[in-house]
Amino acid sequence: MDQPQALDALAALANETRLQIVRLLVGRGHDGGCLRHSEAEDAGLAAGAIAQEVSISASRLSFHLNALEQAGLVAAERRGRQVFYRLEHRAMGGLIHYLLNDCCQGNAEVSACCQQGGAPQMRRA
Amino acid sequence: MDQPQALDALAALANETRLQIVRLLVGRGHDGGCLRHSEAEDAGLAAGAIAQEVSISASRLSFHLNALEQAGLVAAERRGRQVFYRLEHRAMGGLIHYLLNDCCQGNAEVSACCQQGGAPQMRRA
DNA sequence: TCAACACTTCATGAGTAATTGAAACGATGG
DNA sequence: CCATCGTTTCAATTACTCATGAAGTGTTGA
Repeated sequence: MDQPQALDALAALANETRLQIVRLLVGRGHDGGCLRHSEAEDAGLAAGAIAQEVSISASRLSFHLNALEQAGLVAAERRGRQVFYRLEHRAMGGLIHYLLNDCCQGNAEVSACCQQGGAPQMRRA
Repeated sequence: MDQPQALDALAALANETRLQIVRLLVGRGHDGGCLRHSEAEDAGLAAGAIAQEVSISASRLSFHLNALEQAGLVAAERRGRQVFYRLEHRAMGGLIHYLLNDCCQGNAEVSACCQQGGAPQMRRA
């Protein structure tokens, strides 16, 4: 992952609705991995189902899904009259890898906090 | 780290200039760790020095540093007539931890890509 | 082919972020 | 105490993002 892609992904994730969508899609669909169990469970989630879960209008959802897709974080696939969205797990992992190894240059302190849950006494904004 | 904090941090990082500042500050100052070598090297970077490195005006830099500070990603300390900024390594680590474990619920696929560098054949935006 | 369905795109308006230059603030040295 | 340097704050402009509802696109079944 390069910097422009990472910036897109960060901007896409810096939004409550889109973060909620990512949460919904994690574990609800793989992109060709060997962990596939059943077609239905691995297909991702239809746009309508997502809209219901996050309680937003169809057009608003489409806007946010488009932002996530532009950033490469989700992929869309049409099945009949529905469009299924699934998380691009590799892109998420790639972003985290980028933050950790490119931006933070593999800094040991960051890695340690990343594994242990971050700052114990972090102040609120 | 909770969601509002993570959203602030993501928004702060979703900017080329601020990402560049983070890069500059990584490894240039610890916040009380045991890895301290010398005062001068661990003090962080003065605002003027950062402005020179990233080639932006003083006021613009102040704006961006403020955004990073609000997000808890950097900390400021005045020394004489200069203000030194250093990265909050724990906040960076905490953000990455949040992405990995809260958003992605510790998903194995994401973790694997995160350690190995992400998508091998990721398409460009 | 026509109506219904699922979703996307478009047009519009409101809110928020980024940039710029000027002015203000705080610390230092003469 | 005054001039100066380093940095921050302010005001104004521009650009972008978000939200809303209406219109449009593609798919299915009668």
